[in-house]
Amino acid sequence: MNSRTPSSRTSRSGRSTKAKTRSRDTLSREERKEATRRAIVAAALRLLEDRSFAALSLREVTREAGIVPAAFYRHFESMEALGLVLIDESFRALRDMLRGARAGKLDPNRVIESSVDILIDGVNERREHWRFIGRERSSGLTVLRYAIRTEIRLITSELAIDLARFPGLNTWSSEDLNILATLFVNAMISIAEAIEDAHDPQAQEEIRRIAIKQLRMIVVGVTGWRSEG
Amino acid sequence: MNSRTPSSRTSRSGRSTKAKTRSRDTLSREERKEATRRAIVAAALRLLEDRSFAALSLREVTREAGIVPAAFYRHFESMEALGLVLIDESFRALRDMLRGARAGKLDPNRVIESSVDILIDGVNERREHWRFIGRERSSGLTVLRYAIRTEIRLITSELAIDLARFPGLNTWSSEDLNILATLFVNAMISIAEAIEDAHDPQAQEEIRRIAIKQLRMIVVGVTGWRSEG
DNA sequence: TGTACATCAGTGAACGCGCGTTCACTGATGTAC
DNA sequence: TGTACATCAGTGAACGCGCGTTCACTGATGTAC
Repeated sequence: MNSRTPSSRTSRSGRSTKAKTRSRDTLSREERKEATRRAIVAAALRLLEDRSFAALSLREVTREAGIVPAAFYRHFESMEALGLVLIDESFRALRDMLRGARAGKLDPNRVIESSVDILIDGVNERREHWRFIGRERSSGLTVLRYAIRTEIRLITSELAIDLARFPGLNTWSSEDLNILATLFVNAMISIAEAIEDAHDPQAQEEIRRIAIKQLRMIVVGVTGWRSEG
Repeated sequence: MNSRTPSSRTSRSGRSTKAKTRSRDTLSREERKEATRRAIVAAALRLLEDRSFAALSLREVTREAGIVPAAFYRHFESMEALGLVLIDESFRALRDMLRGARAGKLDPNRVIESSVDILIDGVNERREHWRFIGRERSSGLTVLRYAIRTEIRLITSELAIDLARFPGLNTWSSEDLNILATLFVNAMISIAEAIEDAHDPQAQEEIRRIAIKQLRMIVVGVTGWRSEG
């Protein structure tokens, strides 16, 4: 069932030498521990595909990770601690994506299209992380909820700073920039949620089209906006 | 602990007559059953203030409602059935609020301000329902999630119809109207979420102010928008 | 290089607990005559 | 009005189950000499 089972107690090296110097396929104790830790995190993320974190039991996670329940405590103090690690890891992925987008120097004429494409690719690449964040953002354990909101607020204010550099926006107050950034981030979140549910390319294309219109409406505004019927 | 405990087996009527005709403080069997049902729903809603539905156990609900676990099955087939009833009831409250807003014939110059006020009052009046919807919208049981999304989609398309009556929007395609309506509904949801967390009047006033700006930005759009710094 | 001891990731058994569901029951309410 | 029987909301005990957490343990890895 699970091919990712971490090292058991049986030694991997069947070499004839007594292996004083570590042979190439044998890991140090530290490396093995880290591998198990990653196995736990990956197992949890896999199970979170169809459960919320609150509905996840310690025993399920260890079962999926291929270790005994008690071994969990060698790596995390509690499930809550694991949850915080998951949030941290998920937002690292998200920040990487945004940093890449910033570095990319988008074509100014196609900022919206390019941003939506980057978002869609990013979500597809890290479905598990996005699903987890989307779910725990409003429900679940209070600690996780607050951690996620803090991260989102951070991303929002970073976006506000970026927006300030756009011509026409450089005179705006920081509060107004933050409100505009919030609108974008909210749109981003709802787009990401929509993508998670859409598996076939056609549905994704539809979401892309609507997302672009949505953002364009925010940018261009009702005044300048003309529906193309 | 719980003053809302429904009828126990002890009769309420201590009257001297043998009570052939029902005395005024005695309820029919049917009425008693309905009262217990409402007690279960109310108990669940109370517990959902700090838990997600998935984290709610049947035994907790019956304990809070003041009945024995087995009695639950006289009213609901399963917890999932209870969840669907909660969604139905919550959205009834929401639709009532929106219907009231429509009937109110808002001052055209203050549509946004009035709408935000109605929303804030509505959320404050039915905190429990809003919290429940907000939480279960993205997390929790698949059945509940889909039920909520369907209801939200319904509300969105109703709003799109309303928007079509506004001058300047009557030429828009229905897809475009729906996208604009989605923007408003998303804003509404995030405003409602913010209000739930804000208890003191000052924080609420701050949310009100920002919400109005947010909606105004969508309406007026970036082109016509001038930050008042 | 070889030996003796320390470390510690992972084991497996055990515990008490709250859970969902079943069941035969009780006794007040309802109904037929 | 009075009586005899039917209905059924709520009871209380019982069940098997998966849970989180503890504990002494094992044996491979690491280290000191």
